[in-house]
Amino acid sequence: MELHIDQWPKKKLEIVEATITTLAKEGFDRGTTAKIAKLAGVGEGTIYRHFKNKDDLITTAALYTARLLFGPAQQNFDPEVSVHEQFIQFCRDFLSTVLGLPIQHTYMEQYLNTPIGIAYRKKKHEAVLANPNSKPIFYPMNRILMKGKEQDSVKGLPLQMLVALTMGPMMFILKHSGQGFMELDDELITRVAKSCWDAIRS
Amino acid sequence: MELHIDQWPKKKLEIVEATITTLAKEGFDRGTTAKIAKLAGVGEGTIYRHFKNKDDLITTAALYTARLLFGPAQQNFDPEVSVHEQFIQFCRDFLSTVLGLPIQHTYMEQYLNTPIGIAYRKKKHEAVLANPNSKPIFYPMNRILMKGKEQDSVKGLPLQMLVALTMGPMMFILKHSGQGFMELDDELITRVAKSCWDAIRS
Amino acid sequence: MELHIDQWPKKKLEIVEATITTLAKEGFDRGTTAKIAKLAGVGEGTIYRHFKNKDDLITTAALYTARLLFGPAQQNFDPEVSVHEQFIQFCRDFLSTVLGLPIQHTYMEQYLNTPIGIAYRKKKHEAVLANPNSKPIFYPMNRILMKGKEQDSVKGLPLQMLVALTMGPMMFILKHSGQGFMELDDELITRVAKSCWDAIRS
Amino acid sequence: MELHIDQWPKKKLEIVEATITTLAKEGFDRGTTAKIAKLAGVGEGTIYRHFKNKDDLITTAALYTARLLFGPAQQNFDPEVSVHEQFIQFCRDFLSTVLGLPIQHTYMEQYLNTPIGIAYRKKKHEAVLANPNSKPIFYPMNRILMKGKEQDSVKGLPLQMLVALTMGPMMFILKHSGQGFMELDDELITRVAKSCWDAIRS
DNA sequence: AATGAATGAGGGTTCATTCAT
DNA sequence: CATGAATGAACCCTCATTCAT
Repeated sequence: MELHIDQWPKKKLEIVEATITTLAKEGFDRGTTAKIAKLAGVGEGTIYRHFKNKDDLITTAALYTARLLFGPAQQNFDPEVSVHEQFIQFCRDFLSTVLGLPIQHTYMEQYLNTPIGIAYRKKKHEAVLANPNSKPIFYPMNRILMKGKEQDSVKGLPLQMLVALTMGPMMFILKHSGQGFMELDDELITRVAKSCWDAIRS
Repeated sequence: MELHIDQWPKKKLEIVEATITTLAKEGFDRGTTAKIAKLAGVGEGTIYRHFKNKDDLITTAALYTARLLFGPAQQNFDPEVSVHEQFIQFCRDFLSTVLGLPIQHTYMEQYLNTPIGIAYRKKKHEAVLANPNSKPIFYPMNRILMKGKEQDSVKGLPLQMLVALTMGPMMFILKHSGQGFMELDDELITRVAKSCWDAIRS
Repeated sequence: MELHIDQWPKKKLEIVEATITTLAKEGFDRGTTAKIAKLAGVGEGTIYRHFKNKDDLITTAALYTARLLFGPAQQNFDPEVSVHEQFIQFCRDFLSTVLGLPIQHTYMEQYLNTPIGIAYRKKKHEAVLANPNSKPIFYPMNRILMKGKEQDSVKGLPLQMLVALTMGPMMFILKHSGQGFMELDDELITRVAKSCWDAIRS
Repeated sequence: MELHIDQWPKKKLEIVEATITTLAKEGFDRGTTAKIAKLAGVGEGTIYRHFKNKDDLITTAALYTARLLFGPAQQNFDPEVSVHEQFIQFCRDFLSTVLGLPIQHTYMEQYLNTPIGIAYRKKKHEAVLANPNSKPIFYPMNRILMKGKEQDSVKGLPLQMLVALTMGPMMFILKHSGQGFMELDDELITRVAKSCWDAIRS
C-alpha cells in the first residue's frame, strides 16, 4: 500500500519537507501542524490525507531525512578497496554531506532524542540482533568495522565500542557545528577522519 | 536569597528529582507539571512556590544534574600527574560516574538540546572566548587537552576537534548505554579511555 | 484584513453578544471564556479563531456596544436647529436608546472602569487635546456645549464641568435604572432633559 | 458579636486599609490576598482570622470607606438653615472631602460596580422602601431634597430623579477627576454646586 | 493568636484532529 | 481529493483558602 518515496504525490513531498524545516527551526515542541501546513501551502486537513497522525508524519520525515544524510556515503562505499581506505572515504563523505545539510541534520538530531526516535532505534537494534543481514542504522560503518576486526586491522573491541569511537566524534562535531560552535573545512575533515582511525586501528 | 542546594527544603529537592525522572522518561515535551507534581507527591501549585515557572524548574534541575554528573570527575582531577594520566583518570571517572546515573544523563542529554540548554551553552562558550579563565562546559577536559598541546603530547588540532575526539565517543557510549543499547564494565571503560587517547596523541 | 461589523461571520457575532451578556451579568472578573463559549454555543477554542485573546474580545465587544448605544443619538444630530433644541433632542435620544439596551449599558459601564477602558478613554482624551477635530467620547454633546458657550446661551464653565452637569445625571439614571433601582417613561425623560438644560443655561 | 470600627484590633484595621489601597491601585481582579497581607504586614492566614472570606473583607472595607467619604458631609448637616443653604453646604463638603481621598474614592467606585456592591445597594434600596426611617445611601441628600419638595423650593420630580440631577454630576466629576481627566479648585466646586441647584430648583 | 507553606480548582490559551462543505 | 472552521482536552499558571506548627 505504501508508495516508494519517488512515487509520492507532490503534496506529500512538500508536506514532508515543510515538516523538516519547521520542526528543525522551531523545535519539536513548538512546531505545529498549522505552521507545517502553511509552509507546505496546503490546508491543515490535507496532512491527514497523507499521514495517519503527527507521529506518523514525524517518522516519515525522519526516514526521508536519513536517506539524504546517509545515502551519499553509502553509495560511495567501495567493497574492493582496503578497510582503511573504506573508512576514511566513509568518514569524509559522511561529514561533508551532513555539513551541507544543516537543517536536515538538526531535524535528525532532535528526532533521535524523541521518544519516537528512541523507540525506532530500539526496534532497528533488535532487528539486527535477530537477523544479521538487516541493515543497522550506522550502515555501512558497521560493515567496515566488522571487516577490520576480522582482518585484525582494527582493535578487538566490541562492535558497539568501535562504532562509538568513530561515529561519536563525528556526531559530536556535526551537532556543535550545526549549532554554530565550530567551523570546519575540507582539510580539517580529513584530519578528523584520520584521528578516528587512530582510535580504532590495532 | 537563593539557598545553596544543600539547604533546599525537602519538598524543593523532591520536585527537582521528580522533574529529572519525569522529563527523562517521558521526554521534555510530554513531561507535564501535573506528572511532575504527582511523582513528587505534592500539589501542582507547590511547584510554583519554589520555582518561578517551568523553565526555571528545568534549568535548576539541569544545574543540579550537572553537579552529579561532572562533579566527581572534576574533584579527582590531579594537576601534578602527567597529561596522559590526567586524561585516562578523567575519562574513567566520567564514564563510570555517568553510567551509574542513567536517568540523570538522559535528562542532561535532552536538556542540552532544548532552546534553553543551547542558549546556556552559547553563553558559556562566549564567556570562555572573552575570559580564558572561566570554566568551560567540558572542564577539566579542555584544560588537560590544552596542556597536552603545549607539551606536544597530543595532536596540534584545534581544541574543539580534540574535545570532539574525546568527549564524542564517551557521550555516544553514555547515550546509547543509557537507552539500553550496550553494556559496559570496568575493563571496557579503561580500553575505551585508552582508545580515546590513541585518537589524539601525537 | 479586519472585516466591518456587518461582514462578520455569524459565529463571531454570536461570541461578541455572548460576551456582552455574560460579562454584564456576571461581572468582568467572574465572566470566564468557558461561560462565554457555552452561551454562544461554541467551543472554547473557537473564541481564539476570531479574537487574539480575551482582551481583544472585550475591546471588540466594547466598540460593538458603543455603536449600539451612541449611534442613534449621533445620527439624529441636526446642526441646523438651535443649541437648545439640539441639546434636548440629544438627551432624549440618548436616554431612550440606552434605556432600551440595559445589558449593553451595564457592559459599557463596567468596561469603562476596566484598566483597558480607562486607557482607551485616556487615549481619546489626549487625542482631542492634540487635535480638536477628533471626535471625543461624548460627541456630539461636546460640540453642542461648545457652540452654546460661544453663543453665551450656556454658562461659561469649563467644558468638562458642563459635560459633567449634563452627562452626569444621565449616566446616573441609566446606571441605576439598568440595575433596577428606578423606572422611566417618555415624559420623565423629557423633564430630565429640561432639568439638565436648567443646570447649564446662562 | 461584631465590634464597632473604633474597637477593631489594630491588625484588622491595617488589613482593611491595605485592602483599600491594594484593590484601588491594582484593580479588583488583580488585587490578591497575598498582596494585601504583605502591605498590611501580616501573614495571609491572619486575614481569615478577622474576615470570613475575601468577599467579607471587601464589603467591610467598603463600609469603612463609606464612613470616610460620606461622614464629614453628614456631620456638617445643619437642620436649622434653609434647604438651599443645606444643599450648597452638602455639595461643597462632599466634593471637597472625596477629592481629598482619591484612593478611597477609587475603591468605592470599583466596589459599587462589583456584583457584591450592586447587591448591597439593592438591599439598602429595599430597606428604605420597607422602612422610610432607615438611612439611604445618599443620606442626607435625600432628606434635603424631600424637604425641598415639600416646600416647593425644588421641582416636583420623583426623588430618584432629583438625586440623579444632583449626585450624578458630582459622581461624574469625582470619577473623572480621580482618573486624571480634570482639575478642580474651591471656586469651581462652588459653581458646580450652584449649577446642580439650578437643575432642581422650581 | 498568628503564620505561611501547601493545596487544587479553575483561569486563559494552544493545537492535534475531525468533518461538513 | 482538498479544505479550514470548529473542537475540547490538556497545557501552564494563579490564588483564595486551609491547617499544621
